[in-house]
Amino acid sequence: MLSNIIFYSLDRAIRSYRRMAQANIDRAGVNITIDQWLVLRVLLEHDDLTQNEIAESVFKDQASVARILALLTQRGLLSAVPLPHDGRRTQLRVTEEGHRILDAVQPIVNDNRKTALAGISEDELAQLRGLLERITQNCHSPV
Amino acid sequence: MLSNIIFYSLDRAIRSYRRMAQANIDRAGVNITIDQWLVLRVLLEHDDLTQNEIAESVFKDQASVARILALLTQRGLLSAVPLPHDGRRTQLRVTEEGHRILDAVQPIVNDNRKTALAGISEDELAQLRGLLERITQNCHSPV
DNA sequence: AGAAAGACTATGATATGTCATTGAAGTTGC
DNA sequence: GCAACTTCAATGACATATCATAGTCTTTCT
Repeated sequence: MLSNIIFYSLDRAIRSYRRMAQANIDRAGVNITIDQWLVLRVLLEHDDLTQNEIAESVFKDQASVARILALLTQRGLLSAVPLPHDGRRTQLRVTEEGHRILDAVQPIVNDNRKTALAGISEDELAQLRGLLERITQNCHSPV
Repeated sequence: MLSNIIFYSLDRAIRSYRRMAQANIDRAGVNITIDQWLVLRVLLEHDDLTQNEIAESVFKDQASVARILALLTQRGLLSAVPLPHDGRRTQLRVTEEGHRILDAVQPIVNDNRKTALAGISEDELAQLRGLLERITQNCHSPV
C-alpha cells in the first residue's frame, strides 16, 4: 500500500496543505499564489538579495525565482530599481500594493497553520520538525 | 525564520527527497520521472482503473494523471486497449519495456528510502506517519 | 589593460499541479 | 426512447520545478 510509504504521506500532507492554503487565499479575494507570497515576504525584510540567495532562502530554483519575480513585478507588487554598483542586479522593493496584499494574506496564513496543526502539541511539532530536518539532511549528503 | 515554519520544513523534506530520488534514477541511466514511475507502479497491480481512481490512489489531479498516462503510452511503457463495455475508457497494461523499467527502478527507490531515513527508528517513523496523516486530515476538513 | 573565470539574470524545454471546460459516452428517470 | 444527469478523458491556461544554456556584467589574474 502506498499509505505505508513515508514519502507518499509527506507528499500528501504538503499538497493537502497547499490546496487548502491557496483555496483560502482565493476565497478571500486576494490574487496571489502561496509561492509568490513566500517570495514577497522574504523580500519585505531583505530587498538586496540575489535571485540565488532568494532561491536558497525559500528552497526554490533560481529559475523559479526569476519567474516569480517577473510576475510579482508585472503585477505591481514589487519594484525593481537598478543597483548602481552592479549592472546585472536590481533592488527589489515591495510596493504599496505589495504591502496591502501581504497584510491581507498574513492572517489567512496564520489561520491555515492553525487549522492544519489542530490537535498537534508543541512537543509533537518539535519532533516533526526534527524528523523532517533529518530527512532533508540525509537527502543532501552526497552518495 | 522560515525554518520555524512547519510547512517550510515539510516542503523542504519532500523536495530534497525528490531531487535525490530523481538524480539517482537519472544516474542509473533510466529514463523516467518519479511521478511517472509511481503511476506505472500502480497500474502494474490494477490495470482497469479510471483516471480519477488512479489520481486518487497517487494523490494527483486527474489532469496530471492524463498527461502522465499520455507520456507513458507515448514512450511505450504502457499500452491502452479499448474496453468493450465502456467506449470512453481503455485498459492500461504495462508493456515489456515498462516491466524492465519498473524492475530497474525498484532497487534504486529502495536505496533512496534507506538513505533518506537513515538513523530514524521504526517508532519515529510511525510517529511521523501519524502526524502527517493528522495534518492531511485537518486540511481536508471543510472550513 | 586584456583575458579568463565567475556571478547573475533571463529563457528554452519539458514535466507536473491546479482549475475549468469541452465533448463524448454511459446512466437514470420519466 | 428521449431528455437530463453523470462519468470520463482530453485539453486550454497559467504557475511552478528542474535542468541547461545564453548573454551580460564583474572580478581576478597576469
